[in-house]
Amino acid sequence: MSVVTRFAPSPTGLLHVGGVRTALYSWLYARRMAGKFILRVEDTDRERSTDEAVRIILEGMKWLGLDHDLGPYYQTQRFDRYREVIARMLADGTAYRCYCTKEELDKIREEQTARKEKPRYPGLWRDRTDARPGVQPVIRFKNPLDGAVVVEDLVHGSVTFQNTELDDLIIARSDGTPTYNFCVVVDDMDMGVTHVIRGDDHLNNTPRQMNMLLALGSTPPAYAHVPMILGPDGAKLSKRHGAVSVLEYKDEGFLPDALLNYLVRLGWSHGDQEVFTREEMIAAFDIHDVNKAASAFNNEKLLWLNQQHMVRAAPSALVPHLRYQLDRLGLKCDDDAMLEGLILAQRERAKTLKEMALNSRFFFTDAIEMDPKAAAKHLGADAAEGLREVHKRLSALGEWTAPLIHDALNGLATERGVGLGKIVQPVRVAISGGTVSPPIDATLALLGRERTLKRIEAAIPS
RNA sequence: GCUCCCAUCGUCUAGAGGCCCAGGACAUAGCCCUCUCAAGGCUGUAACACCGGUUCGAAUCCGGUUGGGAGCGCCA
Repeated sequence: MSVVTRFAPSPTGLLHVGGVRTALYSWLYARRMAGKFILRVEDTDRERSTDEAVRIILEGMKWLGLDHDLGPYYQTQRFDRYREVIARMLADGTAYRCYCTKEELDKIREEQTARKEKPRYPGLWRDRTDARPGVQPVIRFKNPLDGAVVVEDLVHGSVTFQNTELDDLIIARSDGTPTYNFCVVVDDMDMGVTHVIRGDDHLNNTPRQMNMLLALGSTPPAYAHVPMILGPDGAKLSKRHGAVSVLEYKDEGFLPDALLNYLVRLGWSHGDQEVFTREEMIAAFDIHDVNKAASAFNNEKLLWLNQQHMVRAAPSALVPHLRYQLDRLGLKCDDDAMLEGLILAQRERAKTLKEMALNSRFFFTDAIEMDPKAAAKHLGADAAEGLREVHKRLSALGEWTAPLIHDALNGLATERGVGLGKIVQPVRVAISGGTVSPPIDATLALLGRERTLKRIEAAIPS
């Protein structure tokens, strides 16, 4: 049987890294097994679901390149089907109407809590067939009263739940709308999902869902409950940990492949390999190898991986990403070859494309910001003569290439018996405004003859 | 409170009874390289939560303790 997995987010908030990782695992497993990957939006809670959240999910998945084969499906568009299944369950006695009011249920819960019991619905209407005028009933699933459910979880192993611990959950609200646990069951059944890969906060829901599947005459899928991702401090991931939405990673200058690589290694490993291309991930991934323990998100390692991916990628592949960051800084560059050269020169000294763009501003604007400290140190009166000589020699260059520039500067340093730094630092400050840049020959070659000479001239102290 | 889950360096992990006085990676410290900053190379610091048991032998198996987490909604 061919594998079918799904990612089923609810559009009530942002697409955060925890969600992305379960999506990634589902996607990888489907790709690895040459199966299908479904995207399904669980929007039955109309109060909290928003179109904006749906948009963010779709855009995030697209940016990450986690493409789906089927969907996106929307649960709100399947209400007829849910109603049909509920009618069937009512007819065959696997579900029943419960006329308890919210107030009554609250009271029961309160009493149970006071008695230090687990709050559970006691099955008051389970065997009744009468109605209660003036109360719109909810529909509850008739959970088995005894026996046990064993979840054969792909990451946790077998987990046993006693049916006595489970109560009759609501599958349709009094307004007739179906609830989450029920919709999931119907959808996974209808869509032929073979492997449910989701956060382990759902492990406790699984026995109920299996019972419903069984009651519907279906065979439960395989389950894999993957651990949560915690914030860097080990606490539950939240807004105060910084970037929570995947699209923020885009804006911060991360490569989608780097984020995915980081996330896949959180809870899974393949020997000592740290850096994976998308293809390598697909080839090596197996849901059975996923760890059981939660893991903390570590931004430093993500940064390191991002740089690894920048260094390993073809420069041309990074051009659109760099251009996106330059755009955000209001800088324009149509010259792809120039950008590729810049990427080659800068990729070892930036962890993100945003940082690369920031470090490269002086290539795109003549309004460079002069760092006063750098100027004071390297552009003092005693630098004038050296800069004039550099200007003269560079002007004389027949061709404007990095090797020739290097030879010219190196020759000058040798003649004068000084270190190359002595010659280079004033030039660096003159053309960039600061003391940090890629090697001076590459920098000047990229900057161009005209701009270089103009900036040196402008920087010569009088 | 009840049920379920989890537990190796600061962090991510390797480890499926002897190969482990515990390996790799990030971070961190030092050195090397060097026109700046990086990148890179080398070296170092650093962990099996605790207590019992099984065994000739346990990070690995079992039990308990402690600590963390999840669920217990007419939320998903």
